[in-house]
Amino acid sequence: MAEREQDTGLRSRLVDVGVELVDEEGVGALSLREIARRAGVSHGAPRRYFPTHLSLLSAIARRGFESLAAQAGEAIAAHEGDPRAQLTALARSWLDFALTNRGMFELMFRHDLLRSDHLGLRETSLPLFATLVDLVAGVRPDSGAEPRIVAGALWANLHGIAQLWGWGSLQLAVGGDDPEPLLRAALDAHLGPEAR
Amino acid sequence: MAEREQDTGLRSRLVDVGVELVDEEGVGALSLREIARRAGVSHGAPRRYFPTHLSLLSAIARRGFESLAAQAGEAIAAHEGDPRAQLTALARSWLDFALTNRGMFELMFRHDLLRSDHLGLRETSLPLFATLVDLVAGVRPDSGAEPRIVAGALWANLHGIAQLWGWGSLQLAVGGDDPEPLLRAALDAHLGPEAR
DNA sequence: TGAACTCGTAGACAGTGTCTACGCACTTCT
DNA sequence: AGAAGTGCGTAGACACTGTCTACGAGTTCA
Repeated sequence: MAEREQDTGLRSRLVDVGVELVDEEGVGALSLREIARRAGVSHGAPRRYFPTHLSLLSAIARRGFESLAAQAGEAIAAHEGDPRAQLTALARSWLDFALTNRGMFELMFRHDLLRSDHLGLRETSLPLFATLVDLVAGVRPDSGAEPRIVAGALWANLHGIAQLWGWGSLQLAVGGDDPEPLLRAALDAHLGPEAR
Repeated sequence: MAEREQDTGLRSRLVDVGVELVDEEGVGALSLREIARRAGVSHGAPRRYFPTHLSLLSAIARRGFESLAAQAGEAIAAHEGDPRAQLTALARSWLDFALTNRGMFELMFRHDLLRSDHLGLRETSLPLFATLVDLVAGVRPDSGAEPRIVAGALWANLHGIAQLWGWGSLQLAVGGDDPEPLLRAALDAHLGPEAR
């Protein structure tokens, strides 16, 4: 035994299992006991590392925020020097993440299931918003509107599109099966029509 | 007995209790047994009217959509003839509803807790969106953008602001304790700056 | 009067999160 | 080397959940 690929202890294995499980079976399947079962331990074992169910779920959600931040970071880096393209890429990456990892995305914003004071939750999401503000400020240096406000509204718009589209509410109302037009509409609305 | 103000049967009493409960104690308190307890019946009684927990929650959420639709309807009626003002009033009313009835608003969009085929859920929300599309079309009759797209993006924006603000995520990032600037930013962005 | 039906009761069942007592295996002293 | 301590997982209990079933009191109908 001990021949596992990465036996860095039960703690991270529990989180691994949760990350797998949430996209396979949805948030509802993330019971403490099911996670323990899949990790091959008894239902009391997780308690050694996570005092409560919420803290385990928070650790799982943290992985999601890390993935999202990484993915968004790549998207931004790929368009260095062009804030508008960076914002577009960031937005697309966000929406893509939400639609690809549905279970995880739902968990990440089910704040009744998360401990907001959990290490890394705010730490991972706040920098993301900070870069959003910077990018917005870079795109509209002249406009009188406060970048924080514009960025906040844009963020909310992205989040809303991701959420509503994920539920199927928007495609029923808007028609079609591609959220891209919505995305472009949101970007154009908040940042002004695409230059050129 | 039978001297209640409106003893229209257990069915509606259960929904009444749920409506009270969800804003008092939150979505998490809406257990079947707790609702039955507060209604003064045994835990098996609701089953006579609601075959499953989800169907009871859906009936409760339906009340929320009805309230929201009514509230939005009043807001629109108050500005007859001025689509831009109507849209502003509709948006404000939506956000106001979300922040005043937090528990209910959360329930209404916790689609994992609702049966989307439940009578009245789509029936109550789709017309709301239809009026939104009409109003948007009225405000931007010239623009090349499809009203449905603009309306969808605006809807998502409203929803995102309501949700994120309700969690406290946005005020931390944007600063201040008034969501009004965000609302105005969203409206101006999607509908163009206020006329005049 | 008697049968049928409506509608709520009460118990069982499997599942959940949390808490506690226990024990195995390993380290770490002396 | 032997003993004490400790890290870590097991296992059972508890109260709670949603669902299912059998039952019965009260009313209505024939």
